[in-house]
Amino acid sequence: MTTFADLGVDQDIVDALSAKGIVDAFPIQEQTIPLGLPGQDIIGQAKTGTGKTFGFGIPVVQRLGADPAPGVKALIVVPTRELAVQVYEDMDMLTSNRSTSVVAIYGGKAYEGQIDQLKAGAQIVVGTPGRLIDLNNQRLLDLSHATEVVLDEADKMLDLGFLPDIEKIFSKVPAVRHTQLFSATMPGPIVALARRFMSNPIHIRATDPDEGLTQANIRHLVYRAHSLDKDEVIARILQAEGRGKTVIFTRTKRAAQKLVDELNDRGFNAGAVHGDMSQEARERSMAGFKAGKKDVLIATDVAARGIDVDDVTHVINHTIPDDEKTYLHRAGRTGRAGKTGIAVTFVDWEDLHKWALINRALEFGQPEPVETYSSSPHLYSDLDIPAGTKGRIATAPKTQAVRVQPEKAADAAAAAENDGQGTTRRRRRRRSGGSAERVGSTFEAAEAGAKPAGEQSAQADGERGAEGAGTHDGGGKEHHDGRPAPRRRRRRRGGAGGGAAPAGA
DNA sequence: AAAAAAG
Repeated sequence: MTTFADLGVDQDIVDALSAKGIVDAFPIQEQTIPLGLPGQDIIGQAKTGTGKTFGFGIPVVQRLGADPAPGVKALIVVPTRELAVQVYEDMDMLTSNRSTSVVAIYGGKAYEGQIDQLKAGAQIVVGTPGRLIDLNNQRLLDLSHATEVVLDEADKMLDLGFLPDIEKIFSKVPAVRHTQLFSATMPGPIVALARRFMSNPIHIRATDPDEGLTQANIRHLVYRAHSLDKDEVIARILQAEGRGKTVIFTRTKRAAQKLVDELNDRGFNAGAVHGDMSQEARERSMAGFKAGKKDVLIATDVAARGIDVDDVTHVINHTIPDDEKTYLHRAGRTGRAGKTGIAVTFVDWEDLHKWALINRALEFGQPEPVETYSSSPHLYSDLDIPAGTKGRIATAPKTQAVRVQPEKAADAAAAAENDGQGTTRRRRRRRSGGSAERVGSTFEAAEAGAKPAGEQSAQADGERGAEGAGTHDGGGKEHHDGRPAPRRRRRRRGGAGGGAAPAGA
C-alpha cells in the first residue's frame, strides 16, 4: 500500500490525515496527487466512494504553501449546498495543522458569517455557483487570485443547468491557473467541453477494466413496482436484519415529503432533504442522519452526488432515475471506502424503458425486472424482509420502527415474522458483495451485483483495453471516452415490457 | 421533465 507520505505529501497534512486514521492512499489519490502537486491539469475519474476529494484537495492545500498570504487563492465549486459543507469539512481537516483557512460559500444561509470569513482572509473557498457569483458581483469575493480551481462533480457542473454559471466563474479567475475536474462519470462530450477550461489536461481513470462500470461492492436489485405497494415494501425493507443507514431517492420533492411523512407516521426515524425545505431543515436532516439520530434519509437527487455518510447499507430508488449517471451516483451513496452495500430499485410500469437504458449502459446484462411484492416472496427473502401479511398498504399492519442495533433488529424481525406466514426458511442472511448464495432463479435474474467474471469484460476490454488500469495518456491527448454510455438509438415505442430484455431477446 | 443553484 502506498501511503500519503510516499506520495510526497507534506508532513503536517500527513499528520492531519492520520489523526483521522487515514494513512494509505486509494488508487485515484495515488495517481492524481503526484501529478496535481506540480500543477498538472487533471480530469480525474474514479468510482463513487473511492476518495476523489483528497485526490484534488491535498494538492490544492499543499500548493498554496504552508503559510499563504490572506485572500482567496483556491476555489472549489460543487453542485449542492450539502456537498459544499462536506467538502469544506474535508478541506478544513487537511489544513488543520497550518494557517490556511477555508470558507464555505453557499445559498440559503446568512451572508454575514461567510463575508466575515472572506474579510478575515480565507484562502480556500468551497461553494455553490449562485452564491459565489452573488458575492463576486457584490465585490465581496475576489476571484482574481484564485490560481487553484476545482470542479467537483464536474460533469454535473458542466451540464446545461450549470454551464452559464461555470463560464461566468471561469471568466473571473486567472487565465494561468491550475485546474482540476473530478467526477465518477465523465461522458465524452463533457470531456471535450471541459478542455475549454483547461490546459493540456491528463485524463486519469482509476478503474480496473475488469471490474465493470459499477462498484463491485454494491449489489444491485431491481423490481417492477406497483405504486400502491411501494410504501409498504419500503417499510419492510427498512426492517431488514442488520440494516444500517438507508437513503431513499424519489423523483420529486413532493414525493420525498410524502414518503418521509408516511414513514415517520409508521414509527420510523426518517429525515428528508429536498429543495423545498429551508436550508436549516436540510442541514438538520443531514446532521441527524450522519450522527445516526435518524437512520433513514429520503432525498431528491440533491443528495445523489458526493454525499459521504458512513455505514449506509441500503440505497432505495423509490423511483428509478432518468439516466445511468444518476443511477450510478445514487447507488454510490452506499458501498463507500471499501464497504459493501445494496441498491434496490423499483421500476414503475411506465418507466421500464428507463431500466432498459440503465441496464444497457451499465452493462448489467439483466432481463426484465421481476414482479414486486405481492407476487414475489423472493423479495422478502433476499432482503431479509420479514414476510408479514401480504396485501396493500390499506390492509397491511402498521410497521414497527426497528432500531439499528443488531440484537434488537433481529428480535423485531423475528417478532414480525411470527405475524406472518412462517417463512423462516426463506429468509437468509444478506451478504452484500454478490457472492452469497441465491434464493431462487426468478430472483437471480434480477440480481445484477455479481457478474460472472470475464463474461462482460471481454467486450468491454475491447473498448477500454488501451486505457488499462490506472493508465493515463500524457500531453492532453486521450482516448475517446468510450464509456459509460453507449448511447442507445432511440427508444422504441410499444412492445410494453420488452425494453428491458437483453438485445436480441 | 425534474432538480439544483441567489433572494
